[in-house]
Amino acid sequence: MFSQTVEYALRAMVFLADRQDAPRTTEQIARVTKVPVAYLSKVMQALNRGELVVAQRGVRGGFRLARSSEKITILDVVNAVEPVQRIRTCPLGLSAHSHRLCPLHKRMDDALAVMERAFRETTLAEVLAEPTTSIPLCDFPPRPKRAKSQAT
Amino acid sequence: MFSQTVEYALRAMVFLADRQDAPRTTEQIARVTKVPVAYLSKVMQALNRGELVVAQRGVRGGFRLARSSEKITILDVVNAVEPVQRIRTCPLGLSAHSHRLCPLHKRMDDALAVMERAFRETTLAEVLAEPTTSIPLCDFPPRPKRAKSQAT
DNA sequence: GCTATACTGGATGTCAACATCCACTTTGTA
DNA sequence: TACAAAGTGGATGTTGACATCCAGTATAGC
Repeated sequence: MFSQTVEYALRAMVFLADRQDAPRTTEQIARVTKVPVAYLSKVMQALNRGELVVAQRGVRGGFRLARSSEKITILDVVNAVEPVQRIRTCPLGLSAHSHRLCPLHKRMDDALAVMERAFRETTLAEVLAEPTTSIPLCDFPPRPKRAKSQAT
Repeated sequence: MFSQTVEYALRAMVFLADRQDAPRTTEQIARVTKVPVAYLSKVMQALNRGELVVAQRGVRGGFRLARSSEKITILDVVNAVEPVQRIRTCPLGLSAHSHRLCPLHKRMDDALAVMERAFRETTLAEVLAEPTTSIPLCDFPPRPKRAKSQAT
């Protein structure tokens, strides 16, 4: 249902959100998120074009979030790499239905709308702050972990 | 978000649900639903294997619904051609998370769950009976239209 | 200014989804 | 029984998503 690319982009963004203290290189991100590094490089370019991350070349460079993790939603990430295609016109190309979907496609679009909404309402910060589940992404190496790492 | 194959399968099933009086040939279905006939043939095979339709060879043959349209859900159709892949284990393959998804994947799976639920709760009959919208699929040729075609 | 580091963009390869074609089998009807 | 209609299964072609590689460019640090 979700493409690999979306999955990769989300992993990378969650990782960056969790480690905002310094830029992370593509290689670092790839290692932790287990994404093929060469491909991740393309994904990061897309995220950069989508203005979700900022790229810094040269020594000590890498990627950082372009804005606070509270202001980046799952939907932002998804849309940056592979925009959610809502069904706006009947896929059969019926001119008569350009503004009014048939019942079938209305249902399908409703489902997409629900998903889109759920994604729009969840920020990276929220994902990281998840109260009940303790693990941030999945296999992050133990965080620097300052003594008072509340909710980690 | 939805594959072409799912789209095709749904169109075909809605058409069959709307025309249950006699078997419909692959060619008939293809013409109305605007699906490539050769490919539709494969899709119909999948629906047949999924026991959603019954195939009848020979003269006057074709496909019919395997059971009443009230008993076939959108989800049944989707699952017949391309099962919804819920996220049950962490895609990163972390053994520690086999039963407990990390927050990110939990959210993604939640979204899938919502969609799955919506699909499970909608039958083909309901799609066809849609009260407010008058058009069955999109480009069905004018139905035989018996005067009192009560919800079929 | 040099150099090592790290992102960028383009060319290329691989594979699964989408799509087509055709020989074969089944079956209703004359 | 013969034939035409219609689904079946397998081989094959096409295309886009996924993935890799590398030459080029920008930049921090010396």
